[in-house]
Amino acid sequence: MKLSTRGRYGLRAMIDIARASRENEPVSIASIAASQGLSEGYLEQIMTGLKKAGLVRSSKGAKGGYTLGKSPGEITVGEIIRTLEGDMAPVDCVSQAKKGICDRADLCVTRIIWEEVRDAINQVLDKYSLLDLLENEQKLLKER
Amino acid sequence: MKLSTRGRYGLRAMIDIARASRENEPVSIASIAASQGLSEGYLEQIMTGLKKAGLVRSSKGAKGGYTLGKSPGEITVGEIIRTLEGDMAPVDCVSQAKKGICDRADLCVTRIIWEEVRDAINQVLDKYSLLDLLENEQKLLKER
DNA sequence: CATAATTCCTAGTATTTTGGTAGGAATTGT
DNA sequence: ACAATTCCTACCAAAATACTAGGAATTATG
Repeated sequence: MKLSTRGRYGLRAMIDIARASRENEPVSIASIAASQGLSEGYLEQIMTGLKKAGLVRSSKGAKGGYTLGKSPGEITVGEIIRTLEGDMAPVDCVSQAKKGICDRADLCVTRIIWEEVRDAINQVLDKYSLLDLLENEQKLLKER
Repeated sequence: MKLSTRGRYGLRAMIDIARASRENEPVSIASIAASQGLSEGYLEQIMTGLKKAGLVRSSKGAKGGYTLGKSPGEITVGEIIRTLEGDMAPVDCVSQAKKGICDRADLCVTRIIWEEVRDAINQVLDKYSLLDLLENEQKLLKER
């Protein structure tokens, strides 16, 4: 039950972009990759996913890069993670994408547990927006 | 963020054993594998894990098999799943087993989220005992 | 006491998922 | 014109997962 690097890297990238969103300048893959120590090619694939979901906008060409698709306060960690990792269903039978797989769902006593787990995870993830994270970061910096 | 088959199969096996625990007769790997449609060899490995954790006891030889290590009411889904899947930390830096990996933990704003996720998952899993599941199963059967 | 049924143990292997590379086309600011 | 960028597709390596094989040790039972 580990998150994959897609989700982790993607979230970090989004935080980078959110941080830069004050100046409203696009952030390039190269700069994110450098600041986070990631491979550019791989990060590119992740950004493609985020773009399709509308969480970022992109501008091509020199001085191009990515900007947030909505304001930092409107983008939750949940949206980011679900975009990159799929809905957080611990088993397929409670995944929106793959339901109807189990033939004995009506007699299954574990199903309800997995639904609860899924919902509990999402509830935590949806509680935090990028803005929350930026504010928290400021706090941490001041406390040092 | 999917559970592996170890956790899923193991939980189902434990339910089988719990169901049989009324008669207090050991349940063989062969019979569990048959009833759940699993491979015997693989299930055996899973049972080894459960045994090491004390969740089941085993008796060798003819008429041997597995029995619960504690009463059904004392064994939670959480214990079973954590035994087979490790602590439910979505990232290594909040895993008891592998902490201290991250060098900038003190500045990390995502860490707190992963801790909350981990705790939320465990809270759900620990809420249910095998006894709860058996009782629920009875209810479902009667309602049909 | 022989035998069949079982757990126990170790090693190997196939399959799937994950994480990453490579290379080039299209676009755009300077 | 050209350098910096996103976009796109295909491929590839490593790791994790799910399973298989085979035999040793133990034990109830006829």
